[in-house]
Amino acid sequence: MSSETKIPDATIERVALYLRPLEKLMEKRNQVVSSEKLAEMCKVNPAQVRKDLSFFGGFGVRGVGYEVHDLLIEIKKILASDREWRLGIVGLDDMGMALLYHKNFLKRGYKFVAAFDSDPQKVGKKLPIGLVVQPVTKIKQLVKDLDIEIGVITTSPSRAQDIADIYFEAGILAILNFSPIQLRTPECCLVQNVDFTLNLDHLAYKLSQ
Amino acid sequence: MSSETKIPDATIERVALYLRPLEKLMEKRNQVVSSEKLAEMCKVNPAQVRKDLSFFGGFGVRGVGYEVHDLLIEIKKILASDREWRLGIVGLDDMGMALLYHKNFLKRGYKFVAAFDSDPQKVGKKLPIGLVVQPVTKIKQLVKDLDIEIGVITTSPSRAQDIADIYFEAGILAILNFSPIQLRTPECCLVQNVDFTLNLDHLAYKLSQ
DNA sequence: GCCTGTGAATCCATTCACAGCT
DNA sequence: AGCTGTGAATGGATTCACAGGC
Repeated sequence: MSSETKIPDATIERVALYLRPLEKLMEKRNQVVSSEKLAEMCKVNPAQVRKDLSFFGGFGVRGVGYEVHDLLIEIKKILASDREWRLGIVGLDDMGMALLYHKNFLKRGYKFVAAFDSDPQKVGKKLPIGLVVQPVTKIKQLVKDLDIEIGVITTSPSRAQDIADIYFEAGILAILNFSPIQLRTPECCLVQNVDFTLNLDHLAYKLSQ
Repeated sequence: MSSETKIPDATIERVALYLRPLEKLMEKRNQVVSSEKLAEMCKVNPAQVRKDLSFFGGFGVRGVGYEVHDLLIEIKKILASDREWRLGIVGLDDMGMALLYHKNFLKRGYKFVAAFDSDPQKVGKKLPIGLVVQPVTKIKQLVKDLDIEIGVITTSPSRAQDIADIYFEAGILAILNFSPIQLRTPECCLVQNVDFTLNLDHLAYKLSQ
């Protein structure tokens, strides 16, 4: 099978998950991996792995498995993570800073090219990663000048919606939102929410069972 | 309907989501909310809200809606988030620190009662929130002494599995894992993974479509 | 013999539509 | 009249099971 058969969201999510174990296998100089091995590494069902991968065309070999290197390249191509993505971030409290300094982002091709804060105390400060804190009033201009494609929001909840609006006006079509509110954005503007307390709620619920 | 009809995971996840808008409605002194209103605030389907809530027994009133206050209390009881949960954290780099200082946790009843790091430079340091950094060698003891119920992991990926093992040995049955690896734990030990780069991967994929 | 690729079967989740209560 | 609670219908996602190629 191949191309334009609408890919399920769940598949996309898992395929991204497969990347990390594949990289590990590369490091270990494993040439080939079976759906069973990969499934075990990701805690999913082997048939699931095969079905997921078959959405993008059969790059396995029957009786053998999948070429680790090729599969890695293919998946990166599929996810468009074979290139650099440019991020902006608004809200430079502890969480914002931690994200800026987090090496994993860069390792996976996500590069912060601008950092904004509304606090005049912070604006103008030099950050160790080579950025200068910008005022929020410059978002619109810098999104354009610096080709920012994804906007991260780490402000307080009360400011988050405003920032989302500004991002959208500036042309941003994808937002990673760390504030615990539901942003209202036009359909075309994608939002991914991150809220650790929801994860904790889930753990607490299960523990209490 | 009521009690021991196994509740779907998806429902638990959404019910936790309902909490935040409900609190907002409380602040705004709204006494009553309809499934439609709540659904709109959470970007879900109204029938979904009703079905979710009906799993726990009918606390709505036909023709009227749900009592905001009662619903809030009920949901908190269901999720066991009507009490304090005690957390430990291992790995005090930027991300670990940001979590420690994050006010949302405490606001929702999640309290860090111990912070560990393997770096001797960090051990012994006083943190503004009133904790002293402990060596990882003390995890086992302090989990018991301090009644820690949930273990957070913010170490480098290479250390994460070891910490998970230590947590489990110490009696921890729920782990919030920020390192981008799949932890191997016994069935009885729950793990929730948080990996922002997966969220970014998803956004990147959709943007590139 | 072994492991992929995939229809068929199953399982789960979401949505519809309306009966039932206030 | 209005909004909940819920069976029935639909739609997805997961898993099974095996045919097909190496």
